[in-house]
Amino acid sequence: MKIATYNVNGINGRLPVLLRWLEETQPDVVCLQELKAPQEKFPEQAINDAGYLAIWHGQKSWNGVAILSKGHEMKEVRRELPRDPDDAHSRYIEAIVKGVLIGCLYLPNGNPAPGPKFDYKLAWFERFKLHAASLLAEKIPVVLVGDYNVIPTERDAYKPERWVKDALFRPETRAAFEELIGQGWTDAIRKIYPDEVIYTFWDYFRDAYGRNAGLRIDHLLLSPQIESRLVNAGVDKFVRGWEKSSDHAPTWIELSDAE
DNA sequence: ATGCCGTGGAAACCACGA
Repeated sequence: MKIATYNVNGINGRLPVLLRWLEETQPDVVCLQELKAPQEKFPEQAINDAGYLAIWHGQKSWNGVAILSKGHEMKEVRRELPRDPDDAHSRYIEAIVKGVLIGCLYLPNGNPAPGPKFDYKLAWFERFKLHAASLLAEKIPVVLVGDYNVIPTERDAYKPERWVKDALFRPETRAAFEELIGQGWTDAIRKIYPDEVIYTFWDYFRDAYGRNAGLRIDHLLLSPQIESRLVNAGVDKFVRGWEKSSDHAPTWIELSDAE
């Protein structure tokens, strides 16, 4: 089973690129972030015509997350994180597909930092860690995938020294990610490629993609009950070079079938 | 160190992203 995450930066503006990538790579499950579309403007028919079922939690202008499934039945579990009913951002949706619980997240950017946006990022991160811990306690196969807006280590940025005061790389952000991993999660890309420079995002300007001046901020975390099924992982970097591309590239894992 | 680009929505500019 191939599971991918893709920050599309506008589902409707990105639809031709998304459909082409689905057609060419045929992932089984896709987690999308930054739909930038209200609930009723999600292009469900085009997604269905491409062979995918979809559940989504839209929001006007910003945020928005979705899970697509190629044929496999999908059972939605929740469409927001617990513990803050006043949080109006659409940043989390969760479903079970083929016995795997899939959490699709769009963690807040947090800039400028310090400030209220950074406070919101850290508060959201704390809620996410609590939820992640409760999922681990269930001892079931879980993958938590999406745009974490976290540069985990210096290796994950083209010029890490330029990011030390940024919300994606500040000590508080990296510490929160390390604490999350410390619960028992496996960073799938780093499991397959322990030492390589791998990016999932390249800025639109200054030819960042052409210079490979990127960041690794989209992550796929595996619970212990599914970690042994990881057979491959990668980034579909070529998609970033297409016309009208998102600034992120699709990032994916391949899991063997359950025994 | 930076929003130089790109998207969406409102309004012919602005907020936001990383």
